[in-house]
Amino acid sequence: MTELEGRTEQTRARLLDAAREVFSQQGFQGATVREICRRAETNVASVNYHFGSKDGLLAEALNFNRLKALQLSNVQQDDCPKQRLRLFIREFMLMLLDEKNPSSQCRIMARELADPTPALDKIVREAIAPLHEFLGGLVNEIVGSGLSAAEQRRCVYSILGQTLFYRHSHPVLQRLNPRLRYDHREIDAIAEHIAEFSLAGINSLAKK
Amino acid sequence: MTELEGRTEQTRARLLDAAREVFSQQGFQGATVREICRRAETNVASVNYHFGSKDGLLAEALNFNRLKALQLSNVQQDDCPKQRLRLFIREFMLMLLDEKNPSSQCRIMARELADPTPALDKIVREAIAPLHEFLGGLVNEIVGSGLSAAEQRRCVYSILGQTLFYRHSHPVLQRLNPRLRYDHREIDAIAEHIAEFSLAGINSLAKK
Amino acid sequence: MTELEGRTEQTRARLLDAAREVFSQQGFQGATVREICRRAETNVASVNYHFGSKDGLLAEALNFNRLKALQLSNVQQDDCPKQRLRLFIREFMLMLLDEKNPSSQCRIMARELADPTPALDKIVREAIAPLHEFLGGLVNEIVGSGLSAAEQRRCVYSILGQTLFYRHSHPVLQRLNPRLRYDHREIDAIAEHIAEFSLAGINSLAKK
Amino acid sequence: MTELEGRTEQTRARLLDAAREVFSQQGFQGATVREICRRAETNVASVNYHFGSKDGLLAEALNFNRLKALQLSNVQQDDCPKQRLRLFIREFMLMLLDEKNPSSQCRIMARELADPTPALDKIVREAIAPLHEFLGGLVNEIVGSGLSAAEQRRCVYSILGQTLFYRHSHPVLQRLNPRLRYDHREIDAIAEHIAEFSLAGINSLAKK
DNA sequence: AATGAATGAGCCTTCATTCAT
DNA sequence: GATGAATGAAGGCTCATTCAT
Repeated sequence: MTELEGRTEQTRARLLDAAREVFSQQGFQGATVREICRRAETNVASVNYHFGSKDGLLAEALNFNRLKALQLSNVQQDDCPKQRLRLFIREFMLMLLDEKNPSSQCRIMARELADPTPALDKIVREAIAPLHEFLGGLVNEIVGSGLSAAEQRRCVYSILGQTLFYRHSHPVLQRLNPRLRYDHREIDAIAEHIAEFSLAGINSLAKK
Repeated sequence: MTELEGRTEQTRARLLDAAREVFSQQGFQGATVREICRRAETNVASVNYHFGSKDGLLAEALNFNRLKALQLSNVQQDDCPKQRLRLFIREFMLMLLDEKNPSSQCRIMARELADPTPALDKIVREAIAPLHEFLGGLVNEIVGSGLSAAEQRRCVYSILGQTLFYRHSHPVLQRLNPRLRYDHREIDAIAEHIAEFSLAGINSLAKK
Repeated sequence: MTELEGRTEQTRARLLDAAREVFSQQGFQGATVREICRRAETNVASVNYHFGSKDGLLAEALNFNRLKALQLSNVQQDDCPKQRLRLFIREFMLMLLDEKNPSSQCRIMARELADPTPALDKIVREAIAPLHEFLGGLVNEIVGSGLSAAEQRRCVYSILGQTLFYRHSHPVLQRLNPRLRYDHREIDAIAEHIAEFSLAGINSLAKK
Repeated sequence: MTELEGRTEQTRARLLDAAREVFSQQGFQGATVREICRRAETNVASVNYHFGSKDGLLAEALNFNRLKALQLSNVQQDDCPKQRLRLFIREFMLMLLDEKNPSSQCRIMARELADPTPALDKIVREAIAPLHEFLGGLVNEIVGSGLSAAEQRRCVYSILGQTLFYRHSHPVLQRLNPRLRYDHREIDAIAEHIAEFSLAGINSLAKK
C-alpha cells in the first residue's frame, strides 16, 4: 500500500519537477507533454492520468508554499521594517535566481505574466495578490502614512519590477554580459542594491 | 514593373504590420502564420515567400527606429541630465504602454525577453545594448564618477526593471485592479513616479 | 471462501448489468470500459480480469433467456397461430421498447446488427437463427403450405423489419415527433398495427 | 486555374468517395480519418483542409440528391398510386442494396440511425422528414381518407421498416444464408414482396 | 484474487512549410 | 512573381490493456 502510494507519489513528483523545469524554460505553450514525460522518464499518458490535462499539471506545478513561508517568517522578524525589506528582497532574489534551487515556481510565474493561461487567475489570487499586500504593508510601515494609496502601490511595483527584471531579462543580460553567473555573492550584491535603491526612492517620495 | 514592385512592397508592408500586431498580442509561439496572413489579406504562403520563414518575418518585423530616435533626440536636448532622464522615462513608457500607439516593437521585445527566439540576438545587438549604454551614460552624467561600473549597471537595471514591469505584469495588474487603464494621465503619473524613485535611488548610492 | 466467491460473483454481475446498460445506450464502440466499471463501482482492470477483454464482456453480457422464454411460452399457448403472432409481436415490442424493462439484450442486439463485432456470430447462432425459425414456423401455421420457402422467409423479414424499425429509428422518430414516448399504451397500439398489417400481408401473399 | 480546381475537385471527390465507403462500413465512430485518407490516397491533414473536420466531412458526404430525384420522378409518374408505391419501393431498394451503386448515402444514413452524430439533425431535416412526408402522401392517395394520422404514420413506418431491414440486418442475413447475393433479380423479388405485403396491410387497415 | 498504476498505440487536429502551377 | 493546394510532423488527449503488487 504505502509502497504503491510511494510509487505513484514518486511519479507525480518526477512529473511535477519535470514540468516546473520545462514550463519555466519554455513557457506553457512551448512546453510539450512529451518532453515533460521524457524528462520524468514516464509515458505520455501519465500527465493526463495523474493531472487530467496539461492545464491541470500546470495548476499543480504551481506551489506557493515557499513564497508564503518567506512572507510569514519575515513578518515574525523583530527587526525594523527597513531591515525586513532588505531581508525579504534577498530571500526573494534567491528564489528567483538561485539555479541550484529546485523550486522554480517563481520562474514559471514570471513566464506566465508574459503569456497568460487559465492558470494565471489562480496564480494571481493565491500568490501575487498576497505578495503585493505584504509589500504594501511593509512600505507603509517604513513611511508611516506619508504616501497616497496610488503612490504606495507604485512603490511596490518599483520594488517588484527591479527584482523581476533579473529573471525576465536573464536571456538578455546573459548576452550583454556572457560571464554573468548568479552565485550567492552576486545575488547578495544585487539584493543589497535593490534594497538601497528602493529605500531611497520610498523615502524620497514620502518626504514630498 | 513599378506597379508590380509597388504591390509586392504593399504586401510586405501589410504582412509586417499584421505580424507586429499579432506577435505583440500573442507572442511568437502563439502567433500563427495563418492569422497574420489573414489580417494582411494575403495567402498563407506569402510569409515564406517574402521572408523565408516565420522567424525571418519576426526578424524583419522588429524595427527600432523609434527607440533610436528617442535616444538621439534626448541626447540633443539642452536640459540637465536629471530632466533628460525624466523625459526619457516618460517617452519610453509611452512606447511601452500607449495602446493607441501603433509602434508595437517594444511590446514584441518585451515578449521576446521571456521567450527567446532566434531573433533575440538581433534584438539585443541592435536595440537593447545601445539602450543600456545610453542609460548608463545618463546615470554617469547624473552622478559624476561616483559609482562603480557594476553599480552603474545595476542602476540601469533598476530603471528598466521598473518601466518594463508595467508591460510584463500588465495581465496581472489588470486582474489586481480591473479598472486600470493606461491613458496619458496615468502614464505621466507612472513616469513621474519612476523618475523620482530612480533619481533618489541613484543619488543615494552615489553618496555612499 | 464462499464469501469471496460471492463477492466475485457480485462484481461479475454488476459488471454485466452495467455493460448491458452502457452497450445498449452507446453501442459497442461508443461504450468505454471505464464507464462500465464506474457504473459497476469496480476498478478498470476488472473487465479484463473477469472477462478477458471488452469483447469477452460483450459476449457474456448477451443473454437470450428472455427471448427464448418468450418463444417457448408462445408455442405452449393454446390460441390459434394468428393470435399467437399478435401476442408474440406485443411481447417482442415490449422487449425492444419498454424503457422500464431492465433486460436490454435486444437493444444490444439491435445495435450489433448495424455494427458487427466478434460477438455477432454468437448472437446469430444462439438468438437470431432460432427466432427466425420460430417465426417461420408461425407463418407456416398461419398460411398452411401456400408459400415458397423464399416467400415465407420474406414474410418473417417483413415482420421483424417492422418491429426493429421502432428501435433502430428511434433517434429519428424522436426528432420527427418530439412528443413521442413509448409507454405501454403506445407499445400496444404499435404491436396491434404491426400484427394487423402483417397478417393481411401474409394472407394476401398466400392467396396468390 | 481550371486544372488546379480540377485537382482540388478530384481530391475532394476521392475523399468523399472514400468517406462514404468507410462511414458506411464502419460507422462514424469506427471510421478513422487516417483510413479514409489512405483510401483516398492523400495525407491525413487533407480532411481538415478540405472539410474542416471529420464532422464536416460526414456532413458533405451525405448528399440526398438521388433520394430526392427518386421522389420527384415518382410524383411525376402517370400511374396509379399503388403502382407508384411499387416503383418507389423498387427504386429505394436499389439504392439501399445495389453494391455496384456508388451512392452509399443511404447506407451511411442507415448507420447513423443506430449511432446518432451531430449530422443526424441534418439528415433528418433534409432527407428523412421529406421521405416520410412523401410516403405518407402516397399512402393517403391509396386509401383515401380512411386512416387516422397515427395509422397513416405507422403504415409509413411499416413500409420503411421492411425496406431498411435488408440493409440493417445484412450482416445477419449473410450469416443465416451465406449464399445470399443482392443481384437485380433478388432485389426485384424483394421489392415485389414488400409492395404486395404493404398494399395488403394498408388496405386491410383502411377497411376497418 | 483483485486492484490502482502505468502504458503505448491510436485518435483528431493544428501548424509552418513546400509544391505545382 | 505569387498563390491556393497539399503535406507530414507534431500537438494534446483517450482508450483498452497490462503491470506489479
